[in-house]
Amino acid sequence: MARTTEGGRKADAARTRLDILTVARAEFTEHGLSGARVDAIAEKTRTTKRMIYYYFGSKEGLYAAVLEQAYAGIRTAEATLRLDDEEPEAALRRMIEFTFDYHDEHADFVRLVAVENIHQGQYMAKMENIQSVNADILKALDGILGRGHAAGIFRRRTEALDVHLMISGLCFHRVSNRYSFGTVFGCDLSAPDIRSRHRRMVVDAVVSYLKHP
Amino acid sequence: MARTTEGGRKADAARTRLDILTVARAEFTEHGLSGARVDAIAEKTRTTKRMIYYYFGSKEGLYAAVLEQAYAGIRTAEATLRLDDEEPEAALRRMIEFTFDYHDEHADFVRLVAVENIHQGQYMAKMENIQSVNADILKALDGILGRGHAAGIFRRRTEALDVHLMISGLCFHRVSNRYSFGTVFGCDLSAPDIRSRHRRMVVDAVVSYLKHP
DNA sequence: GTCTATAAAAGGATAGAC
DNA sequence: GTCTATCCTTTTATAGAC
Repeated sequence: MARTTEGGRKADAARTRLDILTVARAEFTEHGLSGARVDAIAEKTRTTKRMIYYYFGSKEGLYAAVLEQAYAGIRTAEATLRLDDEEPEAALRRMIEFTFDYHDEHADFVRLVAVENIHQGQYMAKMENIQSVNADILKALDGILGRGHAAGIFRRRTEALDVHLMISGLCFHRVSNRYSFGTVFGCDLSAPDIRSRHRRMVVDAVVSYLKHP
Repeated sequence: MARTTEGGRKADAARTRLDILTVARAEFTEHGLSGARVDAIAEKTRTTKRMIYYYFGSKEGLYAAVLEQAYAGIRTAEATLRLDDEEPEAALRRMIEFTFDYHDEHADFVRLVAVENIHQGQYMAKMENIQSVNADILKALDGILGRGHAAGIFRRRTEALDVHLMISGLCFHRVSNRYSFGTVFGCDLSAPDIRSRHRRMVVDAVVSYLKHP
């Protein structure tokens, strides 16, 4: 049988690993690092707890792998954006819309990053290549801002880092703080009409800031 | 001795309660709800673990009390703002600066709210008066926006809720995501020069948005 | 590579004296 | 109201067979 071949075993191993990662991601997303239970994760996989330790060494090792996978996901998505040959304002708007949509559609990524910040970012600090994760999007943003400023469209001179923080803050917060905001103000930020209203607002806010010093 | 009087005992009880709350707040802030240890909290107080259960019933009860205290803190601070008789733009700027400063100076509050959102806001959902916490600041903001729009200064028509989300997002995120942002971009968002640059940016961004539709 | 059973320790909660 | 000592469940992690 295929299972007894070298390739078959490797394929199974990869599938098992991915199965564990997927289940673990949901668990860490929902309960945080300390709140997540290895037993609960094991029960929801096709395999057993022993395998989690076999592949990832520890609960923390598993968490680190989940976090790395999540960052790889957004990096891959960002790589599909091609903004170089577009007009500066249109390119910027499209980038902001992309960031908004990605956070909106990947609440689990947002929650994982929130969890990691509760733990002082100590696990991502050990990740290799982490610096390069958002380096591309920052470079792209810097290009857009430079072209826009040269063309006289963006009259305000800014650091790409600052604008990125601004975009990120506006897109991240409405997802990460969905519950507290919803409770305090009695509204659902994920409702379609509010969502699209805020999408427009975020884009317009950044553009207004750059155009009108 | 004073300790044996009714008043003395009550004063001690209040002090003990507050001591526990203060220590617990630091612990929950640093490790989250699940990550915090009741033993660790007890060790850092003047009193013992037994007293924590005596006063707060459970770890979750203690956490809820800490959360409530934190929200009471920001409500109290916001109440000191008197913005009614100022010009709309000046009033708005002062409100944003206040929000920025409060988040900047109370990172523990920010982290607690982040923790609470990891837990789907289930503890604040049970808090009474939570709806009224930010009702005042929203009402004040609504007044400023209305006056500004009437005076033709804020040409964009907006919901106070949306503007509040915007301000909150910009002020909250740079504190809550300090670690991940710092690691990915190799910078310290709490450094004084970056801090004051961002303070100006946040204020200008909101004002630009409202003035230039 | 995968399973069952279990060790080892941590951590939430309480009993009962004073 | 406060202290010491302790229970008992939960949870991380591993041993050892196949």
